[in-house]
Amino acid sequence: MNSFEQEIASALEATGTFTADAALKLLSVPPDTTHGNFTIPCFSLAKTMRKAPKIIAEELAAQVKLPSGLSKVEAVNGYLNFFIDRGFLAKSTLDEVSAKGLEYGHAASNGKTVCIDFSSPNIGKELAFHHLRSTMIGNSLSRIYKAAGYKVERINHLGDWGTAFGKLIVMYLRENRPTDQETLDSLTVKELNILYASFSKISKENPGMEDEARAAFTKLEQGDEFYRKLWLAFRAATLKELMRIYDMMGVGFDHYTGESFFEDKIPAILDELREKNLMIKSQDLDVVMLDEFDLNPCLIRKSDGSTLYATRDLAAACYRKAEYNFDKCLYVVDLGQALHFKQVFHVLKKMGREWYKDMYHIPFGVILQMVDGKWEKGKTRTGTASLLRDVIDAAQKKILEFIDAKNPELENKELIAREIGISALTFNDLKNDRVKDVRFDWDAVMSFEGDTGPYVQNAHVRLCSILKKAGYTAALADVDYAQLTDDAAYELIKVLAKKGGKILAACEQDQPSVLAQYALEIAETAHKFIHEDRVLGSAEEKSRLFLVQCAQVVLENVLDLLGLFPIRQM
RNA sequence: GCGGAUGUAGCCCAACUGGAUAGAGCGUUUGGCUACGAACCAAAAGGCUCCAGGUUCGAGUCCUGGCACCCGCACCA
Repeated sequence: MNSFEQEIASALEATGTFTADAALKLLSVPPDTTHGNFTIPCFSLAKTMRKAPKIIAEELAAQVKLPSGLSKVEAVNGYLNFFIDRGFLAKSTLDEVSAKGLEYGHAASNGKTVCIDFSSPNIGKELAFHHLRSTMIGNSLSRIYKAAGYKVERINHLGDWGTAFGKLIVMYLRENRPTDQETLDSLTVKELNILYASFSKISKENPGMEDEARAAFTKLEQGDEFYRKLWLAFRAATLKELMRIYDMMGVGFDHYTGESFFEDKIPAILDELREKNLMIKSQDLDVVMLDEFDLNPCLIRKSDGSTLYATRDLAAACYRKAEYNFDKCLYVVDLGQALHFKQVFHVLKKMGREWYKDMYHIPFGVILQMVDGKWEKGKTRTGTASLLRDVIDAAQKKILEFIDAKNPELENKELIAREIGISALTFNDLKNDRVKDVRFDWDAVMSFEGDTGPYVQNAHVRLCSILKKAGYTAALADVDYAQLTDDAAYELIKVLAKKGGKILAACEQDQPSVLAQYALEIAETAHKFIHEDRVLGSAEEKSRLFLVQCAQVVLENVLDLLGLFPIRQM
């Protein structure tokens, strides 16, 4: 598609009206197919040329020499519209899809590295539904960046360090639980989550417990062996369940470097801050002032000397730069933490790390839950958040009912039901602008009709089904492109041709929703094509079958980039 | 109070980054399976794009000021 734009631009340059660059800047895609494939609005030229836009467009239409592959140019109400020749588009697109396969539309390696920090849940708590957002947005972004030519480091910055562990330790000991290794090995996250919740509850009436927890964490941080044994057990128990769910969702990481990993890398950061006179005492704790950026101070150390969130993020950022030499470092974390990241990035700036400008917070809206008639941010602590595994189980169960009603003979139906369910939840999270808040409501989440994951997967399944039924593979040489110029085929081909541009746009904007909306476009045009153009047994069978093959490959890869399961049967 | 995000059809959202008649889905009404998968396709109804100004050939999109809702703001992460 890019080359069409280039060619139109140079053809326009040849008319002497403007430069190719200026033409490219004006060139856009009209909203309606009847206005062609590309358009130049001539309104902005009116002033300098001292002519009506309508006349300019008409003169250009008469002067411009049509590049090959374009069938028509026309002037309408001040717009100069270009039409691509349908057969030419079919040939150029399908040739390339068949040559590149699943990687059609991917960019060549750009030699750059991107670190993506995502999911990063807290140890000791069960995954709540809202963790799906960071996990699936990050998972999709890491696939998209790879397709856009980057080397990707997927990092799970586990919340495995901090006062929360002081709380768990205090609560565990308060309940007099056995601390022999065997008991510790058999701990589950569920128990830890309950422990955590009861701490919140009990500490409300016993204010001293918060201090106790802080003291316990300080002791842990200072290397107390018994506390460390407990901490390790809590961590292992959570990680086990975490891995089970990631595995189920098809999500993987290159590094599980949690906060505790940076424990021994913090002193160097503190030394540097002190050396550069950036750290001062304020209200009995160590902070870096950020007045010059209109930001609140960044808290580095508590009054008892133990570290905070920001401290560990500073150490992590420096470690990542040294270890991976990233060109970009992304943090897929909810919008509520925008201030925190601004603070951390600006401290890096003050430390003289020029690469602070390569750090990006990729925010997303929070999941709101109805609590006492009001929408609020759900909290694992107070138990108002729904658990991820409960939501997945419910989705799987509901999909299984669909399958039992429509295709009861399906093999592996439990697994497929789960894959459809997880994909549906994922798609629901990815299809809209990241930054919008999501109001969690069981009926909405469990609705699988219309613009949903199952709709997109169903399109893929139908394409696969035709391929299977055909029993052979159509060859490029058998295709008569003139047989693919009817509206349904043309619209589908036009959509397939957009893949590369969509991947780049999704990458530039850090927006998986660009690809999710694109997946809907593919599914819609594919459903329509299948519906209107009979493939098997038709006079155009081989040409149409080839188009089905191409559409299937494109859709499969787009599903994969979104982190959805590209299932072949449902 | 200060800062950030959002506001588009009854509901949930798009709108290719300033372009042509603002588009889908859900819900409502209606038509289409002896059919390559109907988890589909097609049609109808539904709009002062929160309000008030401004910028220009042109604004849902940019600027200013309000309003509503959500989220942050010193020892949680």
